[in-house]
Amino acid sequence: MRRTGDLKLIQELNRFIILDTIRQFGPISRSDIAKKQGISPTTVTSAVNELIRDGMVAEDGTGESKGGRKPIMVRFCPDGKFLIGVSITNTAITIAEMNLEAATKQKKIYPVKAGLVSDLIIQYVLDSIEDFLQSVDDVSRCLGISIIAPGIVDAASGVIRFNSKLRLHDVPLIDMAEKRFGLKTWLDNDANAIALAEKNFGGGLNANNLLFVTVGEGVGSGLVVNGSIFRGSRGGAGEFGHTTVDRSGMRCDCGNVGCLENYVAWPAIYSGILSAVTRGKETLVMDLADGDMTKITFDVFRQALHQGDQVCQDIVDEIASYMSIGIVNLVNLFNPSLIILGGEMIRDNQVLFERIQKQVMAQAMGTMVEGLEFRPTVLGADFEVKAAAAVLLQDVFHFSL
Amino acid sequence: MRRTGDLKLIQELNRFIILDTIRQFGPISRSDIAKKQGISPTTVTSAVNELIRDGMVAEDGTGESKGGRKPIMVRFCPDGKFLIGVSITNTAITIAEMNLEAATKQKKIYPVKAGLVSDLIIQYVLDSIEDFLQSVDDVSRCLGISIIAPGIVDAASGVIRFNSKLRLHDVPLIDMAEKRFGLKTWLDNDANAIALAEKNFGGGLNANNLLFVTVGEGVGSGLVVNGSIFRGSRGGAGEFGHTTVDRSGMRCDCGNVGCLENYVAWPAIYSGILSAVTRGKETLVMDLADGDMTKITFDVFRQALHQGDQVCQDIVDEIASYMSIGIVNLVNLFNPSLIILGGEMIRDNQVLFERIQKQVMAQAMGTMVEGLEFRPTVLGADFEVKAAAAVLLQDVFHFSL
DNA sequence: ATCACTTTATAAAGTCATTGGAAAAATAAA
DNA sequence: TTTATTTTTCCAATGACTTTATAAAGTGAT
Repeated sequence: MRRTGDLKLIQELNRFIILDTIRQFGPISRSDIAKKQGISPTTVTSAVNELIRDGMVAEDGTGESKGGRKPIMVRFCPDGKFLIGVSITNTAITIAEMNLEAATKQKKIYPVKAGLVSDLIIQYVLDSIEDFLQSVDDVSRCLGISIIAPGIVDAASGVIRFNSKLRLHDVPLIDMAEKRFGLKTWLDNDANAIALAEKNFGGGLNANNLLFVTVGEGVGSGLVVNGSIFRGSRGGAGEFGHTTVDRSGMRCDCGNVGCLENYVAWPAIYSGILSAVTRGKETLVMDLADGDMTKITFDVFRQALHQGDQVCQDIVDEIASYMSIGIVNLVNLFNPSLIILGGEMIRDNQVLFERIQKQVMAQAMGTMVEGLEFRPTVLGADFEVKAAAAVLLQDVFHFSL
Repeated sequence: MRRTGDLKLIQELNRFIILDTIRQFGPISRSDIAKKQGISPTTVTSAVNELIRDGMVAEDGTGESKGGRKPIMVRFCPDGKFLIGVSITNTAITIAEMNLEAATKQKKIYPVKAGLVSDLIIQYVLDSIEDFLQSVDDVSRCLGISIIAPGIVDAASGVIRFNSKLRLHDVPLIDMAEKRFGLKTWLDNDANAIALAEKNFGGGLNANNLLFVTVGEGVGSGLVVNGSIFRGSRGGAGEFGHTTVDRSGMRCDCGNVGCLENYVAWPAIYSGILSAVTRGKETLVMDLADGDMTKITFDVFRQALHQGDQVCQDIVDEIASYMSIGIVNLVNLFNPSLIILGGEMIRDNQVLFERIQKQVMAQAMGTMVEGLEFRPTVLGADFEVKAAAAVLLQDVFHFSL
């Protein structure tokens, strides 16, 4: 049943607008808030008092007088409430306590042993959260738990629909967590959440249409559309790795032909190295792997690349070319105003970054590249839990009409 | 300045919810509306009375008693208000008066002479609207004017950013129309508007993520995302024709390589015919064009295709293959629940429709095709003005939180 | 046929978040 | 010191909603 209009609704809306104004423009006086948002001073006063009681806002001395009584400034208190961010990956469960600005207060990493899949991994996630909650005091100030996970995730119903590596299928994670901990819980896909975090805490503050692309062992993408995460009809949107870039290319596991992933992900890199070696090329990779083919890993490749190995650089050139085609398609379809590139392949690799940027700017349609910006990720080490926080904060506080 | 919460807001919201309930479930009693939406009976009574005064709702006899007083049924009156829909194309300005269900009351077509471009075409549009308004009585019941146009359109600011054929560049059409006619005016891109109309008046009632693809002389697409039109950051989203499907393909005017449009639009078809003829193939096209190459038009091609010409059918097969690749990309990126195919090429061409459908279902990712539907357009002859109406009605009445 | 009970619609009274006006507090300028 | 101005807060009024009460119009059992 859809939400109907009542007094509670307008109060919530105005409280949010006022809090958001303080967060963005604070320290600010009550009077200025009223003027800025067209809300009566009386309403602002009562709202601010309530926000102070809640601990989300505090008075902060007096400001400069403009010819009369000095204004009492109020400022945002990001530590007034907190939230628990949880990131599930194939190798670790990362859990953090964060404040309203997604600043980490404490963080624990629970390693995932190989082979821990299906029901067991879910149990492990829940047990880890329980353990983490022991070290949290004053649960009453906790807004809730926000979980992000790779794979196909139905955020609306709170179900992990599908994750092949962790062997998850239709796991009602929100229900399980809410029942066990009594805290409101959110769930979303990791790449989408990162895209939202880049928008809200990263460089994309004014970008309502933002594209996040990650290149590492695989490729992934997250999409922010009209200011919120775009999930598609069943949470499966953004399978950027499986867009066709070469009609006459190789067949992919997914049933399609010439998928991007086949040209830029680790298996493609690996076979590129092998083929170079077979052709008798010299490469640092073989030295680093002690001449043992089976010891060639993504990390070895990265090392060799960093040391200027020509074979690896050629492979990266090839990747740049394919990535650009894929991103051009995205630009022509979505017309984003900002593209953020991340992932192990791009980190510390200015050349790849610039090559992709240049090629996309040249090949995408003229009207699409006007004002189009490229940026590297800026979230830093805590990006996973920050992403989880972004999902929760967006839902709780972004209450605009 | 963002809208703040006041009493007017909750009233508007509730009026909308009640009107929408009557429209969807009517005839319905006041009491049932209250139960269905969780609004108090008193509020429903007063809202319904106001809607009756406005002419948008009417009482409609009594219903069956369920053990007490007989309910007075109320129903939606789509003719209570009307709107003006305007469609601008390269060949004609179509204007219609429509009711709240986008049913056409009267319609006029103002032909566009060749060479009428730039300022002149805009003047012609405005003059045509003025002429049309003469035949409309009771302007006070008019919700406004909704205009759709091809090209890059910035719906938010009401500006036609760019249209190459009509030579339009940054035309502030909404401002011009509102000043001249004193009626609130809307403006949007044609393909996007059609996509929305297909959702609201066509087969896509429950599809919140819907994709509309048209294949004719060119290709176009419109996108409905989370229930509303997706426009991108500057109104340029959905340039489906310029997505790369062949990395090693031919260079396109747009600066990119292997764009879909180069393989499926009229110039590609034309050169396909020529190449077949050069290779000495028999084709009806030459007969229909009296052996004159320059007389080969899209219509001639369509006729030959309809008469079963093999050369034309081969070309259509090729088109199906390319279109499918492009649509698979869209499906993997957007995860829509419904794809609607339209345009001259697909109309009356069940074979093409089915071939595309089959290929997309086979090649898109498994999780994306679960529950994915294909449908032909259902809007009929008035689809252009219906599309314009959809834009206005969505904005005026879709007021959900 | 009568009486008890339902259902529907509306009227009257009560609730509550907003607003506008006035008062209080605090300060600058004359 | 006096006056004007700005900021904050108190208070009554507004208005859209809800609850409660009432009237109208029915059903169904006795």
